[in-house]
Formats: sequence, structure tokens, C-alpha cells
Amino acid sequence: MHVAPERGRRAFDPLVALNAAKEVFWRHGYEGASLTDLTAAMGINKPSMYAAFGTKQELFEKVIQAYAADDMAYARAAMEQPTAYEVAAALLHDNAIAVTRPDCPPGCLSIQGGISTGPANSSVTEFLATSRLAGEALLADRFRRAIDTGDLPPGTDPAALARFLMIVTEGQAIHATAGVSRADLQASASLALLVFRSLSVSS
Amino acid sequence: MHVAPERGRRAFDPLVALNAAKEVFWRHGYEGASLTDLTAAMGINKPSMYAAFGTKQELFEKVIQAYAADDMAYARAAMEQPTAYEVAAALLHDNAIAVTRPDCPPGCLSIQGGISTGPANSSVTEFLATSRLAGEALLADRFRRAIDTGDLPPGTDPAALARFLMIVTEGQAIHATAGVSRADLQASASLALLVFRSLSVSS
DNA sequence: CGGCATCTTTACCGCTCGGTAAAGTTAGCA
DNA sequence: TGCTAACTTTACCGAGCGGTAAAGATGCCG
Repeated sequence: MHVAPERGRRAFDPLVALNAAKEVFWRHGYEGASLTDLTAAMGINKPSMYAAFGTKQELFEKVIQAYAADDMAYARAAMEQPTAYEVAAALLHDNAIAVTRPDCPPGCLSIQGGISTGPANSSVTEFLATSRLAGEALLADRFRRAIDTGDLPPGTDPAALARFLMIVTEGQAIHATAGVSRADLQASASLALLVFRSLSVSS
Repeated sequence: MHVAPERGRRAFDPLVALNAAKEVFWRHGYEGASLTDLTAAMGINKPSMYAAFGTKQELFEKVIQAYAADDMAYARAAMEQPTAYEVAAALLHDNAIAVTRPDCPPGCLSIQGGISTGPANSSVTEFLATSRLAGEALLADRFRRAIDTGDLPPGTDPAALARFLMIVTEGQAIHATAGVSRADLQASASLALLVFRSLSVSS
């Protein structure tokens, strides 16, 4: 697993190229992004792409890793808020911002990337769905701790609450791709947060 | 606009074929569904498909019409409920059912069909987004009437409320494609409906 | 400066895509 | 029964797909 020392140095910055590929996948999805589109945006030819990142699917996986590390950092940060309500508020409001960045395509790469694919690429769809559910499980854990500390009422279903919030973020992402404004998405986030006022009263 | 009387009769049922095409588009999306996949599922050859339905895009438009008429009937029915709360409850619960039908692909054709496409088919994405927002406008109108009749508090923002509910339905659809169960989606619907308890208290 | 490992470029592979021309088949009407 | 209009079948089109072989440029090291 040792990479040989490079003799003839690479003529492009892999990080810049990866970010360019990310935007193309984000806008057109895994199958909608052709290698011609991708390499044109990356400023390199197909064999260079192949040597640096592997197959199209391997490139996509690296893009997803970069996306999770950079563009999804707000979600990890939200979970560190002191109270469950603040966790939810940060998640929903920061998601409204994330899916309407003027310097990025609208929506969320995890959904745009491959919510549906042809029969040959169903593994892409499954991989993205699994990783979204993994994030939801982390959020449920956060709410479980909130129940333990008395921050949320004992009867609360932490998994259901996490699922509801993730559903809202996904709906926000879909809405963003339809051109709905950041302000309107934040209004819906505020509306969604009203459920916290009734949590203690519900079963 | 008069159709010539048919001499050599068609050897397949166009409605059955259209339903078969609907399932393929629903599962694989507009671009992920190849003409080969589509015609195989429809039980006909490409020229027959072409003669009966036109181009792939025209076939897709006819599929969407059938989908709106049949599979989205629950949404129109929900809006006829007597109170705003019952409208929302019917919409969210029936949507949870609609996106998890065992005899249909998971999720919603409007999202699966083309939430992202290659550069050549962006019109499909735009068409679907526009029709989703049209449904949302109808829902906002319904809430506007509810405010007029005193069913909803005067300070309520009908467009924001409609947007929130549509966001939830879209998130449910995405969740359904990840394999989340109907019962879990209905639990999140019940959670979302809690916002109605706080509507009078919010601005 | 020569040798060579590396990267980049050009050109191309087999395959599938959406779409169609033309021949073959079917059925109603005279 | 034979003509004719419609539909179906077969075979194919140019274009673009993901991926790659082979030749040409580049730069470090001895």
C-alpha cells in the first residue's frame, strides 16, 4: 500500500479538480455527468483523470468523501449544540443555507447525485441512501443522550424525532432545486421547529 | 384534431403499456430508463412505441399525466377535508402510504423521474419542479380559505404552511426510497402535525 | 547531458443510446 | 378474394457513452 515517489510531477491540483468534479456531479447527478463533462470542468483529459482518480465510480466516491468532509460539516457542528432544540434549529437553518449556496448547485449532492439510476448503477443509489440513514442514526443518538440528561421529555421517541428532522432537510433540498429561496426555506425550518413546543404533551 | 378511423387495429392496450412505462420511469428516472427497458416492459417494439406515444419525452409526459390523475388523487382528495388540520393529516398520512405501495416502486415519480438530469434533459427537471410547486400553490389556497373562515388563526402564513407540508411529503418520498417503512413514515407524519398545536401561538 | 519514469495527448475501442427506414404481417372493406 | 391502410418486425443509423492503448511531452536524477 505504498505509493511510489512521483518523478514527473502532476500538472494539475487534484483538490481543485475534485471540487470541479463535485459541482458537475451535484448539478447533473452520477449518470447525468459524462466523463466528457467532468474532465472538461476539471481541466484535464480522460486518461489523466483515470490515472489520478480511477474509474468514474471511484471518482464519485472521492467526491462524496470531500462533500461529507467539507459541505456537510455544518451537520456535525449542529449536533454539538448544548440542547436538543438548538441541535435541531442549527441543523434545519444551516441546511436551508447549505442547499441554497450561490456558489454551489442548489440542493444536496447526496440526493442530486443519484436518487434514481439506470439498472447498471443501482449501487450508487444504495450507497447514498445508506450514508444518509447513517447520519440520521447519529442524530437519534444525540437525542437519546438529551433524553438521558432530562433535556427532552422521557416519552420522546429519539429515532422518530431524528427521522422527522432529516425528512425536513431532504424536503428542503428538493425544494431548493425547484428554485425556492433561502428565506422561504428558513421560514419552513422555523415552522418545523414548532413541534418541539408540543413534544412534552405528545406520547 | 380528428383521429382517422383505425383499419388495422392495435395489438396492445395503450393503457397497460403506459402503466408499464410508468413503473420503469418511476424506478430508474427519465434518463435511467432506456427505450430498450421501456419497450421490453411495455411488451412492444420501439417503432410501435413511437407510433403510439411519440418520442421518449412525449411518452414521459403522458406517463406523468396518468400519474397525476391516478397516483396523486389522494392529494386532491385530502384538500377536500373539512378543516385545515384534517387536510394536512390526510395529505401526510396518505402520502406515507403512497410512497410505500408494495405494488409500486418506492418514493414519488415526480422526484424519482428527474430530480437531476444531464444537460440535454434539463427541461424534464424544470417541468417536474414546476408541477410540484403548482400543487403547493393549491394547498396554500386551501389554507387561505381556512384563515378566511376562522379555521386557522389570522396570523398564519398560508404559503409557509403549505411549503412546510410539501417539504415533509418530499422528505417522506426520499426516505421511502431508502427503504424506510410505511409505519415509520406515518410516525413522522404525526410528529409533523404537532406544528398545528402551536400555530395560534406563533407569529 | 543522457536516461528514464511519469504524466499528457491523440486517437480509438466496443457498446448502448434515442430514433427510424423499409420490409413483412394483419385485418377491414369492396 | 384481392386491395389497401394500418400496425409490427427486423435491421440499422449517427452520436455519445465509459474506458484505454500507444505515442509524445516533461522534468528529476545520476
